[in-house]
Amino acid sequence: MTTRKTAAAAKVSGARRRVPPRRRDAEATRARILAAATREFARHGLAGARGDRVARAARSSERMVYYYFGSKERLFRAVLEASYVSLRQAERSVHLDDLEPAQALDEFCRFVWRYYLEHPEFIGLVNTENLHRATHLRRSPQLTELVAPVVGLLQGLLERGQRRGVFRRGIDATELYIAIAALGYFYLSNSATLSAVLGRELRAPAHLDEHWRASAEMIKRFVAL
Amino acid sequence: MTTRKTAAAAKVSGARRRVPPRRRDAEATRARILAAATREFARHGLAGARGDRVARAARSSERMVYYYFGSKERLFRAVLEASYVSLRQAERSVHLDDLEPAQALDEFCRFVWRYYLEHPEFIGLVNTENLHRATHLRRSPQLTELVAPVVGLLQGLLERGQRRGVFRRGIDATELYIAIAALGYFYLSNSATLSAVLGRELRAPAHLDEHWRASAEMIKRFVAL
Amino acid sequence: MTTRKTAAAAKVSGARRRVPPRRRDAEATRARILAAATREFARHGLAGARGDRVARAARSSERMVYYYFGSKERLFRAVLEASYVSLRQAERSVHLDDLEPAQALDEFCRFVWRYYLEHPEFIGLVNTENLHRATHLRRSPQLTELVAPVVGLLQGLLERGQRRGVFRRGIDATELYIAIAALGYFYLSNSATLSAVLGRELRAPAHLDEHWRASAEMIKRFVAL
Amino acid sequence: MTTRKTAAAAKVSGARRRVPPRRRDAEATRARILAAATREFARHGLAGARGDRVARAARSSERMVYYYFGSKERLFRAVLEASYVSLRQAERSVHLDDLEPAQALDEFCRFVWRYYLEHPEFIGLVNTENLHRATHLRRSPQLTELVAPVVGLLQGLLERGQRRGVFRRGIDATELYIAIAALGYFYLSNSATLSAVLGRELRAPAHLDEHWRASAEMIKRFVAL
DNA sequence: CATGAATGAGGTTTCATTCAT
DNA sequence: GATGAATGAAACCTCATTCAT
Repeated sequence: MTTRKTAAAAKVSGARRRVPPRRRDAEATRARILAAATREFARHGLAGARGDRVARAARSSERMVYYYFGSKERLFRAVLEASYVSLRQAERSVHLDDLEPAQALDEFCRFVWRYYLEHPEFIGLVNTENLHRATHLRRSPQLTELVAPVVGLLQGLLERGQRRGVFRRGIDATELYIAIAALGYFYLSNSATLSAVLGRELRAPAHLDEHWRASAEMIKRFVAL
Repeated sequence: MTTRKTAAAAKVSGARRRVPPRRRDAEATRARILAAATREFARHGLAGARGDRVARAARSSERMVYYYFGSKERLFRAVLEASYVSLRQAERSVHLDDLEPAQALDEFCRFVWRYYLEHPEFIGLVNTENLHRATHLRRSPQLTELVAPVVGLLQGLLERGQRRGVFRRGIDATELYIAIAALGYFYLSNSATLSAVLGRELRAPAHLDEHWRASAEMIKRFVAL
Repeated sequence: MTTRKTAAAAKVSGARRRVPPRRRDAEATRARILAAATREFARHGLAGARGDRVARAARSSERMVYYYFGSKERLFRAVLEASYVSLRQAERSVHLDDLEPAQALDEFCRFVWRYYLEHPEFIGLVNTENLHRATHLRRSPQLTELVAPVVGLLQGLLERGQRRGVFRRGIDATELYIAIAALGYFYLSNSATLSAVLGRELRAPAHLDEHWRASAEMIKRFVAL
Repeated sequence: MTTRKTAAAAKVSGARRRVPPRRRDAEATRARILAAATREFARHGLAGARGDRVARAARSSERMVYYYFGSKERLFRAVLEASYVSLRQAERSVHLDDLEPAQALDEFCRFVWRYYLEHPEFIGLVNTENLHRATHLRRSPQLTELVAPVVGLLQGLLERGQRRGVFRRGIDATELYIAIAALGYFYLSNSATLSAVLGRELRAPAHLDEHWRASAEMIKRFVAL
């Protein structure tokens, strides 16, 4: 199990000329570690994540992980923060103002679904953070940056649709957001157990597509008059 | 060293017979361990679960855990199986045949929501099992017992509603089941991170209730003509 | 590899006065662990060996044993390999070409006997490895290095003697080697039980000497015309 | 169990002796355990032997092992004693007096070789006991029964041969016995490591036979004039 | 800045054995 | 007499982390 066996062997290859401390390298190393840790935490959770796997995947050393991030938990927090920041960035790129309300909502649903589909590590990390009752998220000094401004977007969209008479009134934007997220997130997060228990391969393209259509239909009907 | 300090308690109270952990009751010991392990795995995941905590919570010893379950992983599998069996048992108690289709569907949604609400450990276990890509579930010899027969129930319900002209056609029962599950499960499973990020205390009774109503409405509209 | 003659070598190199285990000398630490493990496995076998005893004897920690060797079994393999390598090295120091065939053979027998006598740990390790049906030896990537080239030496010796008309023909070099080894190895390996059962203290110098003489005589007569 | 009735009946009927139900069963169980333990200790050594494997192989329970033998060490002693007793019994069946001295010696060698060949467990047990420096053998109250009377046999044979002028004088019977044993025992005990290291499959019938012939020849030449 | 060496603490698991009926 | 339940102690091994250059 231990890779450390090679510890002594490394000495042999001693030439390894004095690495010039190029700051680029430092940034790059840090980034590689963060990326590797993201995958590791997403795949194995916080307790199941292994420092040596992170180090190996980052083509660095365990020592460097501590050098840059201090502790496992701080590394996890960094990973989590970076993941939420990425999500917020992606959300910022969604522009719904130019579209018809109904179409804009459909677009938004599509964006959420796509994001989850293309970022399985996000789902893994968020599940892990929920296992820990969001302690890392709440302790994060960056918390405000991680807060979803997207509900405001939806709120605006709802109002626009209501004014135009295409959406009904009395819909809570937060609830709408949760519903959109739930339909996509749950399907993908739980695809393994659901596939086993429902006897249907949920990850098969056809079923992914079917689910997307059903979800979009559900949201559309939810806001309809 | 006996973990059972009840001996002392008995002395103090002068009681003739000691009651709770009957020293030689295999079934009871096993059950206590399983119950304790269920909570431990649900709270901390597979990797994060600790054998000594399970032992203490079960008023038994770590040794006994291995006596009855052999390994941490086998214990987890036993816990998972028992949890799914419990769910199936609960599902069997739901009788929808005597109700109007619309009301029956509402009843079913309520059952699912209640089950998740009252069995947070089930959500924790299922999330953990998904982290492990359902390996334990798939390896379980009892797998067939764990399979959801509930989709069949929904299928019947849908057909009944369609015949009566209260449900629209073209709805996939599996998709309907997933949607119902998703709306409840995601809300509760992710309440910690969502609360932090949306700035709303999702576990507050008022919001729980609001979510239930919104979910029921969504399902109702989904099947409506 | 310096494991060979550890005890002797340490003595010779002059009272190594209170070596404060140099805190950061990887090679030295590794070597101390290997030496300690050699004694431990030789004395107690693989299953009977204890990690903490190895650590203590090596003035190191159990943790370090795993740091350098990964597992008990890998440690055993390292020990076994080092022991065979030491034997091969010693064999390489035997030069028989300058001697008369009969005398050379006698010299070789003496070497073998002496080696077993002075390396009781080798006998212990080899017995343990035989208990395990040579699984570690066969799995060793170094296996070829461990293979005895000594049979070739004997083969040459036999041919030389035959040409000179002092050894008879039809003697298999491998069988000759086994016989020489058997007479020494068995006596020393089994001295404890044999002493108990034959009522003779086989380890007494007089008897050791007597056995050496009888063995040499037997080999001499075996190859004689 | 109906056997219990017999016990009760016996008591009632005046109970001459404490007759355990059917002595056969108790005896048989004990014997099965002893046989299973013999294999287990021979295969895995004392430290490596596992109580549950013994129990399973004996189609009994671990509890019964303790019931009959008290402890692992006592079980080992019982196994060792029984094995030596068996050897002595076998030795008693060898009759050499009617044969020519040279032929008798050959016969004896054959017996020893055969015994080792057909009783691999004996070799395993004796090696284990040597690892433990014969502590169990020496502590055995039966020790005298285990002592080899076979040296006396050889001594007589040597004298007979010497009187007839077919064996040389000055041969120590104990040394002769050890040599005979060594040649067979070592070959079989070390066949695994030797095969790996010599590159010859020592257990192949042809090589077994070759070894037997070489050994017999060696002994014959050793005693020859 | 970077890294090989080191480690305390604690994790899971196994072992031989005893308890209590 | 026989057996299922139970267990203390310690085994092997891993983990996250720090030391010392």
